[in-house]
Amino acid sequence: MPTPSRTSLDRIVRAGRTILDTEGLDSLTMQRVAVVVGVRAPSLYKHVRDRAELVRLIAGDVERELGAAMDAAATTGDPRGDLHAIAHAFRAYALAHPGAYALLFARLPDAWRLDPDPGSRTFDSLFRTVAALSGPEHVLEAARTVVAWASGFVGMELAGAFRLGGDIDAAFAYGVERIADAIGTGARQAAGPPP
Amino acid sequence: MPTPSRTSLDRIVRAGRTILDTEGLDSLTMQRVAVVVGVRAPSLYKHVRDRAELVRLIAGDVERELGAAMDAAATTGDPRGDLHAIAHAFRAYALAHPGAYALLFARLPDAWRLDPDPGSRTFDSLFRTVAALSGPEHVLEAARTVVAWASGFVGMELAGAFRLGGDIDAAFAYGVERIADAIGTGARQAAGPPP
DNA sequence: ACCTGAACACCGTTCAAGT
DNA sequence: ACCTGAACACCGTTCAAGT
Repeated sequence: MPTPSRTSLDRIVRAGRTILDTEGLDSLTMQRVAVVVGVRAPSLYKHVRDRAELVRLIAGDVERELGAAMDAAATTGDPRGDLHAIAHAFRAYALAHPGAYALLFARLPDAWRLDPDPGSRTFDSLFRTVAALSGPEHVLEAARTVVAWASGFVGMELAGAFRLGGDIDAAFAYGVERIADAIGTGARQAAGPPP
Repeated sequence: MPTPSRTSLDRIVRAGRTILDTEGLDSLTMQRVAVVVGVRAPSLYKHVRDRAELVRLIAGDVERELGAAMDAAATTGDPRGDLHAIAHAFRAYALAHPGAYALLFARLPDAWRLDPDPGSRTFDSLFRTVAALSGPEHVLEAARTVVAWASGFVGMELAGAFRLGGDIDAAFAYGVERIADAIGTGARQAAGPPP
């Protein structure tokens, strides 16, 4: 007689996510997940191909969460205000869920990487906001400049790389303003005729 | 009779660095290092406290190398040209030595982190160049904006996070120009009286 | 159909024993 | 003083055997 499942993919992914958030990626082992869901490690392989697939499933959830947090922030009605709000939401998410955040922006083994999803809407509100500031021509470059700066800032903050002290919150606020100026300026220069 | 050392700290660090560059951090194990230097893994503990210390020693070398590469690039005589050259040298180093680069800018276990070194001159030429563009008042914030952007850009590139295609070299060049505008603009605004 | 213990090939690290 | 094999506590993963 077939035995009913004692666990499920959903419970496994949620258990993994909890361990990731509380103890970090190194502690997210098959054995720890197995203990949480109440089976032995080998049983997990009936639900998930291997550890890399589990990490990818969790990363997908994280990507949707981060996207929703940024969407929810972009409500000031003013592009510059929205950019500030989105950047702030991005940083707040990363600081609140550093382990989860690392799944999206840290360099991980190729097998752990999220499959490129052309339908991903993660950065939609950011793209719209950037387009309003930069004009349509250089949206992609401008958006990449914003995301590169924000992810670099947060990455250094999480890595403890700001070793010269100073006010980190103020440095972030300074950065948003300068970046907002920059992508606006860049668009105006690019749109005009060459001198 | 005391046995003379069959290996040395220097050879161990160099072996570790070679493995890191060719196969990545995950392959930098005590056992692999031991094979390269020609002893058994337990013998390494006579020269190095643990794996974390070995990683920190390698990270120190890497930091000096990266600093030297940026110093060597800052020779155009023009601050804006120097900024471009330093940013390019930073990216080139990271792409050529992704494993080594990750030791400085990836989120790693605390024990692997380089001790803060107040005497570190790694970013000296960048600071001088940024100061020439931003004025003295906001050098720290401006330099952090540059490093955050550059490390974020390179981190996303190495992580395969630029999933929308496009010309990555062009996006980097676009970014340097916008950032150079940004920190100059910011300094002028900050220096003037409030409106 | 699912779960299990046992096994295999790895880790980092400690330690008593050899030279 | 240095190096060694053996041991311990972990990994991920496979697989035959149980229900």
